Amino acid sequence: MSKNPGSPSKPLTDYPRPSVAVDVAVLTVIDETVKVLVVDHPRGRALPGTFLHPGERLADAARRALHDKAGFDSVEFHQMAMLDDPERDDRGWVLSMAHNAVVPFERFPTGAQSVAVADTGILAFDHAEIVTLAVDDLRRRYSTAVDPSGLIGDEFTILELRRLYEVIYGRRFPKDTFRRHLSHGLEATGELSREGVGRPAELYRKTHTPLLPGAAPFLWNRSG
Amino acid sequence: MSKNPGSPSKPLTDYPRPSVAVDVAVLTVIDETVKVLVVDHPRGRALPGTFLHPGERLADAARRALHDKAGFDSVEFHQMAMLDDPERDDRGWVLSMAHNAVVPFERFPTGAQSVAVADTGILAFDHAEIVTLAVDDLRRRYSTAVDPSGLIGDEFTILELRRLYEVIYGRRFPKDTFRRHLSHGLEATGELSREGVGRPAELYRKTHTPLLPGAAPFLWNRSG
DNA sequence: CTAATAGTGTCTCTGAGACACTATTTG
DNA sequence: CAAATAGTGTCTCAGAGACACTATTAG
Repeated sequence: MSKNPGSPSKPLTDYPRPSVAVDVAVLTVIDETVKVLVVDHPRGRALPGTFLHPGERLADAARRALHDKAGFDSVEFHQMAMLDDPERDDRGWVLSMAHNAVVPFERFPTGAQSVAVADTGILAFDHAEIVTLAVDDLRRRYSTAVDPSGLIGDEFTILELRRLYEVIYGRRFPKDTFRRHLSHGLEATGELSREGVGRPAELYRKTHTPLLPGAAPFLWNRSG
Repeated sequence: MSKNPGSPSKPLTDYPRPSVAVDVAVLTVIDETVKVLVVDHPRGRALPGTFLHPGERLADAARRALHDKAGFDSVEFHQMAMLDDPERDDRGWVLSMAHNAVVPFERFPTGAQSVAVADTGILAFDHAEIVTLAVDDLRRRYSTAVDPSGLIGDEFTILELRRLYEVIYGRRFPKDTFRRHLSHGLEATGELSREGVGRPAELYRKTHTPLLPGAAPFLWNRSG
């Protein structure tokens, strides 16, 4: 069922077709919490979503939903899963592709609403499930690279990076092991952070060395 | 865009809707090679696929495609990705959900055709891409559990299991390390294999202890 | 006995975790 | 100086890889 390499066009079978929608879980980290963008919806707060327009790609529909419903641009999406329960929408037969995006809070539009991912029970529809998928995806991606979605700024201290990881994984990491492991993907800028009391921390930048898959088993293991 | 919890049904927007299809990469291992089931198609050999019928779930459509085009039942599917290039099918606007299944060769219907995953250049459409996704998924799943898709029989020697992993990952594993690691997920039956020359090998069964994610980093690493 | 394959003992190396130590700042 | 935070030296433990050794069969 597919691509274009010249050959006679046969008509498509004429079954009724589903509506296809996209829903987007936009995650961020703020106030030591992983949060997800929500919008108002007649049935309560919900993830932004929209129907796919003719000829549009799913990622473009996700982009449009975010632009129209939350005033939000320049976001990268990942597909997660197609929600395909025929009864999931009482307006008819609607499939929805669940997408995931991760954006630093500073780029959230002013006035955007968000809820902690621990509190997604309040979301309408099956959107709590989408958020769970998004958080799993976030953790998986952050275990194979240093901050791949750019939640932290260009230059940061290792403490700031560790706090970010602690929020994402919901557990503490030992400072010495964390430093020694993640510094494989970092380079020192030579500058020092001029904040707070105590010895100033060095600032680091991410290098573009991705960690090997499985190279960070300590992110998965027991303690904290 | 979603579920059912009582509230007035509003009409769906009346955009044109895409056709939705499924394509299935059924992988197996035979002759020391990972192969994928293919079917004849007017444009050359292709993965089995079909259009989604009204009210049907995607996994059911995948099951139906496999039944109708390859005489094949009782297969478990995973969603991989939605192929959504509007130009990917010259018959019209067709989205296709790429699915993945893994089945021991003994369960392939007689006469089923398959090609080595290294040779998917010969497949029609964008199906080589789907096979690549399927192989990646296979490897990821086999690194976190012992033969989760049951490619090997109930009882097997560690050599047989190692050969299976060597085919899947396309590299050799050291016999001692392989045994010591994977035996965490195995139990001895007490019986011995009565095949071949040399000391008979013990037979093992899988236990249902899943390995931790990241618990098999050696599957990802360098050597052979 | 030899050939062949199964399985283990053990050494080295690497990385995680723990803990204490040193280093550099502010007040 | 003390307090506070940054960063390191080093020990222990566990697992991977390498290698050689022992174990059990067929002939």
